[in-house]
Amino acid sequence: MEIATRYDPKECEERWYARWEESGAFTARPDSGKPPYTIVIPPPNVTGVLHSGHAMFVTLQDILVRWRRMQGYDALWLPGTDHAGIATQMVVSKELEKQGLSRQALGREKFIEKVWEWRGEKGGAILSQLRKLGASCDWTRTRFTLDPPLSNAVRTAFVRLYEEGLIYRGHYMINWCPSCGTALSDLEAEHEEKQGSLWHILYRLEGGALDEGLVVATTRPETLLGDTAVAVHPGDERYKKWIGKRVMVPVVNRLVPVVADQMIDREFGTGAVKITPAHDPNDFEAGKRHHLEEIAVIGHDGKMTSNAGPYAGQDRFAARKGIVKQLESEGLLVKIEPHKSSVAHCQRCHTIVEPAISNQWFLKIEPLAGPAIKAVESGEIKIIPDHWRKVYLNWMGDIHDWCISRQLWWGHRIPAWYCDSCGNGAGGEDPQRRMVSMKDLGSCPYCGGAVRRDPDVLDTWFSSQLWPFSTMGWPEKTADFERYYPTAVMETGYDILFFWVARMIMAGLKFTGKAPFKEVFLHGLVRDAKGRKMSKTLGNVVDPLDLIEQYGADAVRFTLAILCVPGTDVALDTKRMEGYRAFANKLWNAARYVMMQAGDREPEEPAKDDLGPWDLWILSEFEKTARSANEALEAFKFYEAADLLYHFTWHSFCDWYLEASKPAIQAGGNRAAAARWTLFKVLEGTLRLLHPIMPFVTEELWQKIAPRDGFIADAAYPSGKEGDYAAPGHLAVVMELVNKMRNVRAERGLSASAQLEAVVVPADDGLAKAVEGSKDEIRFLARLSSLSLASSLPDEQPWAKGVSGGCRFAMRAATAGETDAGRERQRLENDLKKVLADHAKFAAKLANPSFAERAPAEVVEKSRKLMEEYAKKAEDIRSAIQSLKD
RNA sequence: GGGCGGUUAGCUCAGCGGAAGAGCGCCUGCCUUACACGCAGGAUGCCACUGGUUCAAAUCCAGUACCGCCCACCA
Repeated sequence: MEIATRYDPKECEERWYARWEESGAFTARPDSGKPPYTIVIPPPNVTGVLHSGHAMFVTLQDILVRWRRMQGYDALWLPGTDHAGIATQMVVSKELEKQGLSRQALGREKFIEKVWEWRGEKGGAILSQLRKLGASCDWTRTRFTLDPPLSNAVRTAFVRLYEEGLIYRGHYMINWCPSCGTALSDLEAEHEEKQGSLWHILYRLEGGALDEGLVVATTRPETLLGDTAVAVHPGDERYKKWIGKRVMVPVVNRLVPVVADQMIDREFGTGAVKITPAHDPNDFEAGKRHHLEEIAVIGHDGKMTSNAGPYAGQDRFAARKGIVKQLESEGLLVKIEPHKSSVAHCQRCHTIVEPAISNQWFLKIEPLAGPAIKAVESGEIKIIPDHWRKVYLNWMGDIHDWCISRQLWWGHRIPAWYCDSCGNGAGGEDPQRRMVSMKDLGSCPYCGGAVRRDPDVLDTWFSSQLWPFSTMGWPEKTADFERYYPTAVMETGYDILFFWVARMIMAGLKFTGKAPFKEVFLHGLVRDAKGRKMSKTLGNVVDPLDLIEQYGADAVRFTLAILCVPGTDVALDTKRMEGYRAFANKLWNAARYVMMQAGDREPEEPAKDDLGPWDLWILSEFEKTARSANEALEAFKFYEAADLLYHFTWHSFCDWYLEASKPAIQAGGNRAAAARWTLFKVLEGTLRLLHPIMPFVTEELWQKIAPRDGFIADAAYPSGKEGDYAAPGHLAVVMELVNKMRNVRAERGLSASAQLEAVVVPADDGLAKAVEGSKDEIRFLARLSSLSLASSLPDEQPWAKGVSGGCRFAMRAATAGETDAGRERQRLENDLKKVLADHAKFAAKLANPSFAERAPAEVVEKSRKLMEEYAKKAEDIRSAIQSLKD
């Protein structure tokens, strides 16, 4: 059969994916009789386009799922998308603006219609992009967070939490994004350290002299318009006499009390702090303690309110400038100090977040956090790598209530109503009179009056936290829920540990009574080749689709897998990807060679006695590799599994075995038959071992090398546990001998085609047998025209001498040829030096009496052996040098 | 302020108590009939620093110095 010398990924990827999907190879089968293995996908945003983060999780999860499927599990990898409240609303709003439409002008209903339209058109894009990577998802079970059953789950969860008093509505200070026009959770407000200023401002004493007053320090002078007190520490001697007096807030000239409060840090600034209960979380609390008025001077649009006097209507930052200027001109600005402080920004639009007081819905976290902490502490849920466990516990131990309401239109609308006639409603005057309901309310159940539904929607993550079971049909006890929940593994990036993973654990325990997964594996973030974060401004963003186009999906996957070291971010280097594209090609060509030898079907199994030392060696190496690969995957060491398989395939199988098989095949007869079978057997097994990482090329080759009914995707994953083959003794020595002979050749600049004669002197009978048994292979691998065994090295020149573990040898060019005795001696002497140094190291170790006494016997034994080996080697080299002199 | 990491070959990183490793890059030869996306060979390291524990430390402990990340209501 003729096949190309190069592997062409494009040619086969789409073809195989379509066949897998059509045949239902990825569909979970509850009736299969196999044990279930479940992973739910971290649902990408419907607005999303594939980025390297997706490529990472798809690769890792697909490796796990394919591996388990091959191991005989009924594997379910459940895909889906997230409605992604703010993100989607922003994207669609922008699209509409391009068409000259505005969200406001459309109105809520029309706008939501548009979003659904938009998601109908583009929402599937991301899922087909996952297919390009080879994702073996069960597409028959695809879910969307706004599907009716999932929305029902959200509503059920909300109503239950509300009825238990864990969800409450209240008037508190929250993070407000003036640009998105909504409240945010603490996690969605990202803090950034920025160089700013600390303004020292004089607040004059009531009835005092012009320069008499308190100097306060602030980073936000524009908020002084809303000041309702100045606070000092009760123990601060400097200010004791001021407590209870009144000072004048500049610009608005309001008299406010000086209060004493423990929260004040005497060391910071001047030790006197202006209190703005409406615009600072600390001041908000202080305001409650001291019963201060809350005067909002910055509105939800980021502009100054009517309370801001002359600054009303100005942007908050323009107002800051204006106020500083005014203070300066009035002589109230004492000094400006440079000051670093962290400023919160909106995760979505990066606008500076404004602390604001507003009516919002909150989820009481503490009662949920307790069990979630316990689940991880007890090991019921294992977090890998381990250091994230500490991070998780640290965060959970100090978690605050979660603001779950958003002033958006796209999302799950909060199921709460208000009655204008009797004033009842959720969290209203009479807390007993609840108006949060599973069924939509048409009128007030208490007075029959007209009701309004709460306009807010829920934070996207509220539905995300239910994902592992809402996707299975919860709260209904569906067959899928019973069988596939809890899931096996939650695999995702560490950046959403708090956003998602922690909340899923809390919700899972709360609603299902079970941890939603047994293991959490957190992978690193994909960065550029230099380890920098990918960003549009840096221009270092790589598009996985481009990479697939350029290198093939298998190379992309292999690269991500081998770079995935737990606990480390991934520096994605396309240079490496080139290397793994070459690897796919290597595999391709190895298969080509095997097919050239074995035809296109499985050769007949030879009698065990016919297997030669090289056959046995590669077969045992294969089993060893299979065992290690399984162990590595078990421990989520993707890099180790990939690395192992790479080395086995390239170096053990291709570099050594494939070459060594050539003389055997040439010899014909039983030897050739054994080699042909071994070639086929090991290649076939290697394809299965590699399949989870490189699904496409392995399927293509697996189908090519022999007629097949099923897919490799359904074939058994080699466990290597059979232990049928043991590596023959002394083959390592033979390999070293070949290596040393090649050294001699390279040093002399002899071309590969220059045939050399060689004489080998093995140290003992065992070695002699081994060399004798691999004579053809040694001759071929070292390119010798003849090889003979002798009991001593030839004396006469121009033989080049060499030493390998256990064997001395001599070589010379069959056709005339000279040896450079000087160079050769140099080489031998260098070798000797190294060997002596190694010998000395172990000799010293063994000479230490406490070593023999305290070290475990096997370590001592090994050291002794090594020392003896070095001693012998040194002796061999010396004699070679000697013979050179003669 | 609290927490978590990192410092090993020119670069990106494995190894985490018993002979210093990989990939890429570099140097020397090779179109050897599977593959030049290839073959063979080679060079390269006070394993950040300082102490300690141990028969034995890149590996464990403590401290120091840089680098990075996360959390947090220091005005």
